[in-house]
Amino acid sequence: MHSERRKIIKDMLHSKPFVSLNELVELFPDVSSMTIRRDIDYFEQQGEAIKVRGGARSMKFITTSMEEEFPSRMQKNIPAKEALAKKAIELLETGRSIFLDSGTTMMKMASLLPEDRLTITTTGPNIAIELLNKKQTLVNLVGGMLNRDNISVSGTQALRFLEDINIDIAFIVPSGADAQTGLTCGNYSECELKKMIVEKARKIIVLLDTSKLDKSLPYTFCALENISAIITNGTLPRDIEELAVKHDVQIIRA
Amino acid sequence: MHSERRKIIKDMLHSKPFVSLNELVELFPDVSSMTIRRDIDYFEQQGEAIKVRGGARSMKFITTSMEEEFPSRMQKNIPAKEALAKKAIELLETGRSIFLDSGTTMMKMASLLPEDRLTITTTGPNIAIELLNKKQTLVNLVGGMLNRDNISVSGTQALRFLEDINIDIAFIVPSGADAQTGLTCGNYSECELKKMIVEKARKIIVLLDTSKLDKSLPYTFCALENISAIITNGTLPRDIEELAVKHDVQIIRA
DNA sequence: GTGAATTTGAGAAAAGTTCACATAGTCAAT
DNA sequence: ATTGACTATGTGAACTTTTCTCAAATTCAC
Repeated sequence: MHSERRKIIKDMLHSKPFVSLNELVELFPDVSSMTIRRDIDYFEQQGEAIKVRGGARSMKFITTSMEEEFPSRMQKNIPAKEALAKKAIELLETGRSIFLDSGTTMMKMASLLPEDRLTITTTGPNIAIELLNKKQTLVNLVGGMLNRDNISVSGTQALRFLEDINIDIAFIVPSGADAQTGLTCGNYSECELKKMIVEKARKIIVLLDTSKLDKSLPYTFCALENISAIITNGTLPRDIEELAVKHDVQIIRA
Repeated sequence: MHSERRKIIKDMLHSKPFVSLNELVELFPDVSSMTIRRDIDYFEQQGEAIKVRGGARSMKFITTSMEEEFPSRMQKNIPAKEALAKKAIELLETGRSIFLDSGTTMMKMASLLPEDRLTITTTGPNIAIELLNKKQTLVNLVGGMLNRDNISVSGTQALRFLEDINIDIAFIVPSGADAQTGLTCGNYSECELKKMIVEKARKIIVLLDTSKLDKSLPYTFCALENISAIITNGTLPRDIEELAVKHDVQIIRA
């Protein structure tokens, strides 16, 4: 029967982005390469893989790596974002109610999230979908008008939606951070929404990759002194650092 | 220079799921196949394509077709669903407020939607994301608890969200349809949500592929007589058909 | 058991891919 | 105009993978 062999191949396809034909032939010495080929054909049919020269690429990895690459102009700093995301994950506690902002950094965080009992509220539909993989988390998607640029909902409906939700820890990614203007973003309704989150959450964790530093955009949603912690790669500008120390804002280096 | 050639190839990759090497070689008679290969390599680097035997598969299509295929057990009847979706699209009118249910049929419909000025409200985050490609449509995503099985939001928050929204035409896909029990689905909160949609929408269009016929699931959200039209492939069972005729429910064959 | 259907194997032919090196064109500075 | 660095492209042989077809083996239902 092929069922066991295919199950193993399927697991491999779920665990790595590429499975080579040779590797499979060695792994299953008692069937011919032709059979393995047919298995690969089968998985291609199933939409689990794509046949490429020398083996198969796992659909799972194709799609999740895509999520990063489509907004292709702005995919700078991916390793940095990943580092921030990892640090952020360390701050999670089982059973808590978490808010995840939208954006690529949060997308990364969502994909790296361990299986854990969490309630996660997010404004990013792509993030919500990513979170469906984590079987133990409860996913709460904020409703509202969807913004093309940042794949994020906002607007009055979104605000009303958030009114009834309690948040223990909110992870927020501003578009700019500056000692004078505080945390800023470029869009009015997004700003209102973030303001509300800041108000409601017990702890605010801000993820700041260096590209955001000393930038200031039209709308301020929060002063630096009101947050609980900053996660950053690189070093913060002197003035931000001083402000943080003065107001007991924890600084975490990724 | 290669820039023009690559631009053309890129457009092709955006317009169809597979571009063959031969096709490209014919299209560009003044460069060698090796050059085309290198172009393909380039697009693979860029994450726009995946090199496969004989050409390249377009990343765009891989990812959007994935959305259908992941709930892989239930991907039956895809051509049928596509036919239904096309018929449904014919019923749209510019400027209207539309509701799209979640599910694979609706996903298909979303991807086939023409560029048009519409306001679309949906319970499917994947559908909302797909709709981001249609630059002219306003996308409204219903918030709420996200259900893993059908990638759909529901729950009390979702109901409240829908309270303030006006809908001209709602496209709904039940899990079962039967003359006695009406339109049914398998999940309580999903049922409540669909009930609300049925109440609020001026016109209800139900998409019924044959796999749903004469099936009845635990929760009824609507009687057959309350809908405006049924789009179906194949033929409806006698009793459903009679009921439809009696209550002026239009029957559209895809 | 028997027959039908499915799964598998083997090997050669066909097709596609890679590689290394040669050639040609581009651009900027001299 | 010349040079040199650089990129883009072409060539053809060596190589690898894939496909194909048909026969053998296995499984399944009755």
